[in-house]
Amino acid sequence: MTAPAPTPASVSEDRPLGDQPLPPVTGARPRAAHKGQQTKAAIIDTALDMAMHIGLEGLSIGALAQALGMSKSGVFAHFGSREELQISVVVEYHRRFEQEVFYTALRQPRGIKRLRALFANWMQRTSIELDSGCIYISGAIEFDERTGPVRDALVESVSTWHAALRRAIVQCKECGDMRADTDESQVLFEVHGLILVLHYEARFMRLPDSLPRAQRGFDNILQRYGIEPAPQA
Amino acid sequence: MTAPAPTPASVSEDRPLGDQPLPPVTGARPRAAHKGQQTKAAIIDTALDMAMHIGLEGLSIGALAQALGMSKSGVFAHFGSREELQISVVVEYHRRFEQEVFYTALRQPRGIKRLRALFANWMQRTSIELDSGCIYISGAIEFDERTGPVRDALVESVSTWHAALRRAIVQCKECGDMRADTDESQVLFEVHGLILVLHYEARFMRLPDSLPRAQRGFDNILQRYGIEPAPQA
DNA sequence: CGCAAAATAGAACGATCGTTCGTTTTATTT
DNA sequence: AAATAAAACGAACGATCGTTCTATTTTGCG
Repeated sequence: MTAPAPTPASVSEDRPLGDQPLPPVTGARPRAAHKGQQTKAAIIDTALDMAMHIGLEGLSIGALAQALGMSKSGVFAHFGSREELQISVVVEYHRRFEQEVFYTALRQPRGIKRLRALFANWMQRTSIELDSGCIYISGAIEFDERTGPVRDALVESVSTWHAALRRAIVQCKECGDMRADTDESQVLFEVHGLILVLHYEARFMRLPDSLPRAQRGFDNILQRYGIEPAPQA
Repeated sequence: MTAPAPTPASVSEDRPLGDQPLPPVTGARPRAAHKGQQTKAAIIDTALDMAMHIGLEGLSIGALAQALGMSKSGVFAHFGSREELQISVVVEYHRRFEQEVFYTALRQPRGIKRLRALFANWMQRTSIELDSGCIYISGAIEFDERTGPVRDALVESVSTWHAALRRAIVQCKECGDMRADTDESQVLFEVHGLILVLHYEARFMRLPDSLPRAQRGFDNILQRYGIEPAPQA
C-alpha cells in the first residue's frame, strides 16, 4: 500500500507489493509528529493487537479506550467512526504483512528460493507461534457477505498480496524452476489452501503438527509443478 | 451426533458419523410434538439460516424474534440462554451436514468412488451455490481463542466429520485405490485446505472459477497418493 | 366444556454499543 | 508568558444486547 522503507540493495528492480509508482521521497509525511499522530499510532497498534485476537468486528472503542487508559471519546476523535478505525487497522496490518512476509523474502533470488521464503514467512505469520490470528482470514469470514469500505480495504490488501505471490510463481516458471505450462493461479489457489488449513487446524483444532503438514503439502505442490526430479524409472 | 434416519440398505455395516452405538429405535423421540417443539424447531431453523449468513456470534435473539414474528422472551424461553441457542444451531447444522454430505455418499462403494462423492458433497455445501457460509468455517474463526460449550460443540462436530473422512481415506488404501504408505491425515489436511480456500475465494473474493480449481486440486491429490496411473515412460 | 400446564407476550433491568457535544486540559507557537 | 490550536475528557443520548419477571394467552387432556 504505502511506500515501503527502502529495501535491501539486492532487490534490484523488483516492484513493491502494490503497483503504484513510488511516491516522491520528499519526506513531507512524518514531519512534526504532532503528538496526536503518536497516540493515534499507539491506538492503531493496540487495536491491531486486539483485532488479531477477536477480529475486526470484535473491536469496540470502549474496550480499546480502557486498554489504552484513555477515554472513549478521546479514542474516537482520532478516527471519527468505528469504520475508519477498522480501516486503519487493516491498512496497518497490510503494512506489517508487506514488511515481514514480502520484503524480507525479496532478499532471496527470484525463483524457487524466493517462493519458498515467501511461503515460510507466510506460514510463520499464520501459525500459532505468534499466538494471534490473521486478519486476512478472520476478516474474510466477517465481511464475506457485507459491503462497504472495510470490506473493500480487506479485498484490496489480499488481492495485492496474492498478485505479488502470483508474480513470484511466474518468476519460477521464467527461470526454469517450474514447468512452463504451470497454471500459476492454480498453484496460488492450492498454496493459499495450505495456509488456511494451517490456520484452521493449528488455531481452532489445536493440532500440534499442523506446521510440518503444511510444509509437506507445499513440497508436494512444488514437486507436482516443478521440474521432474530426475525420473529414476 | 444424533441417531440418523435409517440409511440405504447398500450401506451395509458402515458406522454412522458419530461413534456412539445406535440408540434403541423405540420411536420415543418425535412423539406428540407438543407444539412447543414445533416452534422450537422453527426457531432453530431460522437461527441456522441466519447463522450461516452472519455467523454464530452474529446471532441475536431480538433479530431472531423479529424474523419469526414473535417476542424476544418467547424465543428466549425455548433455550434459556443465547449460548444454548448457539449450541442447538451447531447440533442442527451437524445433523444436516451428516445427512447431506456423509450419508448420501455412503451410497457409493467404499474406496475412491465414495471419497470422490464425499468431496463433491462437501464442496457443494461449501460453495456459493447455496449462498450461505459454512458454520464449521466461520465458527472456527469466531471461537478459536474462546472456551466454553459452543466451542466444544463445534470442535466435536468437526472432529467427528474429519474422523469419518479419514475412515473413507483409509478404506481407499484398504481396497487398493490409494498407495498403502499414504498418510491419511496428510491427505485429509490437504483436502480440507481445498475446501477452505474454495470457501475463501468463492465467498470473500468472489472469484468465479474457484469450484473447478478445488476439483482440480483434489484430482492432483488423488494422483499423488493414488496408484500410479500406468507410468507411460 | 373446564382445568392445568405449557407457551408466548410485554415490560423492564443493567450493560454496552457507537456517537455527539461542551468543556477542560495539554501542546505548540508567537 | 500569553495566545492559539490541538487533544483528551466526561457526561449523556438513543439503540441494542441478553436476561428476568409477571401476566396473559394458547394448548392439550379429561
